[in-house]
Amino acid sequence: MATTHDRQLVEQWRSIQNSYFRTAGAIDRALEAKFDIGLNEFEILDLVAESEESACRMKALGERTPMTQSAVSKVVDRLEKAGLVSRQTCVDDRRSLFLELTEAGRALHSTAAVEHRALLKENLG
Amino acid sequence: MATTHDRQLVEQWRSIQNSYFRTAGAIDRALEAKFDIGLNEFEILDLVAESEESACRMKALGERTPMTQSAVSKVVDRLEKAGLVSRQTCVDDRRSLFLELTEAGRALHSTAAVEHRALLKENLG
DNA sequence: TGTCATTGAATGACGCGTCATATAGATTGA
DNA sequence: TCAATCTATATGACGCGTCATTCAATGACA
Repeated sequence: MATTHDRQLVEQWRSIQNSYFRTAGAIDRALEAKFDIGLNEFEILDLVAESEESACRMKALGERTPMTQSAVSKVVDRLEKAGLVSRQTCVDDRRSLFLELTEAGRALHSTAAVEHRALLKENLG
Repeated sequence: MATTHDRQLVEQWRSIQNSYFRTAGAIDRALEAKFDIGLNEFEILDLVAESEESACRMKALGERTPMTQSAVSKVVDRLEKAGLVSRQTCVDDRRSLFLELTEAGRALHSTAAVEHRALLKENLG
């Protein structure tokens, strides 16, 4: 039976979806237009920028994002191809990699982050 | 400069993302497993079920969902192929279509909706 | 009525995320 | 030390959503 509580749940969910898509879409389009980088790429860049100094990042990245391990790997591929990030082999465990921002990556991140925060502020209230 | 307000915004955004993906993922997997239908398919089905009686739906659907017009069209393709929905031509405006649940569609919707609401409740609190 | 712009929907090319797998390196324990 | 197992990442096939475009029907206006 369709209770009014059900209706409320559905409405709440739709409103979450709408604001999620509105916000993600706005940020994605803005970053794409101004920096030629997608939202997921920026978010990985952001995580890497945040964690300068801790090691063997690919693994850690996977734990800090809802993306799949394989998605992270492909995002990093693109970032690397764009020259924003570089994979460094990790001496203690040669299966692992850790990531570094290149100069270009650091530069792009710092200006893109301003835009990103501004759009979050605008969209999240 | 990275203010602490910025940090809060970013944290808030990540938490929204996480709960969005957690919830959407859980529902999607459950519907897929039990009813062989994805979340977007269910949501269109749900919208159609809701609006029995109003006409020329394709258009209206696009306004009630963050999906693209073309995404809606493809979701409806799949629903139609699965025999859950049928496209009816609209006499007043022959460019438009409106949608109807088939018997199978109505049946599936009513049991899947129970599951859907339960998962929303569980995930949204 | 004939043209031109607009609208509802479908389609194809394309990019991205996911799942299942592959590969190489690490770990355990006999 | 050698299997067996596990762990970190990469890769390929695949499905889906998006964008740009197309097509048909409509509307507007001379």
